[in-house]
Amino acid sequence: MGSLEEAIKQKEFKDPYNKLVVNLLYTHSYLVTAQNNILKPFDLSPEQYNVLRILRGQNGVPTTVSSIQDRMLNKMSNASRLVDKLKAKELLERRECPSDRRQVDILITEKGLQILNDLQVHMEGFNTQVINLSEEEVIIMNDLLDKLRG
Amino acid sequence: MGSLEEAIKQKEFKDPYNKLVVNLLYTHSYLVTAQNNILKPFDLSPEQYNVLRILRGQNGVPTTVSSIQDRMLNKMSNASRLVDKLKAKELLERRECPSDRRQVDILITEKGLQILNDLQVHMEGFNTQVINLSEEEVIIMNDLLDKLRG
DNA sequence: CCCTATTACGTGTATATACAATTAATATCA
DNA sequence: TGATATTAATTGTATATACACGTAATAGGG
Repeated sequence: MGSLEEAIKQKEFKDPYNKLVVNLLYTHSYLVTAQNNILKPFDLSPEQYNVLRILRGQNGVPTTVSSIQDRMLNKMSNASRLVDKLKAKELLERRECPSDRRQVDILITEKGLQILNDLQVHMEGFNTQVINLSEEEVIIMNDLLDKLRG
Repeated sequence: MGSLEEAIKQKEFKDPYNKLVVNLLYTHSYLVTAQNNILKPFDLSPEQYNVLRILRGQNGVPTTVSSIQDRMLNKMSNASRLVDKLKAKELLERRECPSDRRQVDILITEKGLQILNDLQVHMEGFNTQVINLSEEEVIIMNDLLDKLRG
């Protein structure tokens, strides 16, 4: 499972750039699959988990749907529908914003904070387990990824 | 748009490992969005494009649905339904396999090869444009990604 | 040869992505 | 002020992911 070539049964790539695109797509799938395995018992998708963490980061200050959208990892996602799902599970509250009735104030509930808390034990070692790199290598990779996107 | 922190409005991360997970998820979204912009005029999704390239790599030798599945970047994808979509567009053919009637032989059509050929001009510069790194950095990153997955 | 296990493929359902369109509220400015 | 533009959020539709299940064909062992 180590090399990319083996994992997707491809003998060689046109050039290193081509391999890197494929490598990033494949590694993403590897990561999300691992994340899913942890989140599944909690009945959360990775994106729902992401939204909950954004809300927790507000420390009690309400935020809007569009603000959540801006902070999401996938800008093409749909915060409105994700908020709906999380509200159905009572992990967040929606309140009409008094100063601008187009907006909706979103707040994480106690139940939402609790589920994040329960997850923390499982997430604690996740990052270092799923990423088989030294801290130095991780820092190099972060810098390269930031540069990659220009 | 450079730094991850700015892109997702997050001040800091718990540790470099945590940042790397988020960085990979965010960079994936950046890549796929760029890929989509090229593929959209050709009415192909990134996964459909991936399946077509796998078929072209066969050089005329038929392959099966499960073999396509094995080579896909996302192992949890559904090759059966993707093959259906591509057949509807007449970009591939399905033939009952004579030696094993459970299997289906899949072959890319002339039309499928033509669409890949038309795409090549647009994909030519894509990799180097979307990846703002030197070739040395790209090679380092490929090695780190291969190591990351263990 | 038959029974059982396995394999290949397809289907069903829930969730999410991608993108266009709609609606309601607010902002802008002649 | 009143017409127009902009913004916030929702909705609709097509595609894809994640995973369970179903069916038909083949393999393998008694």
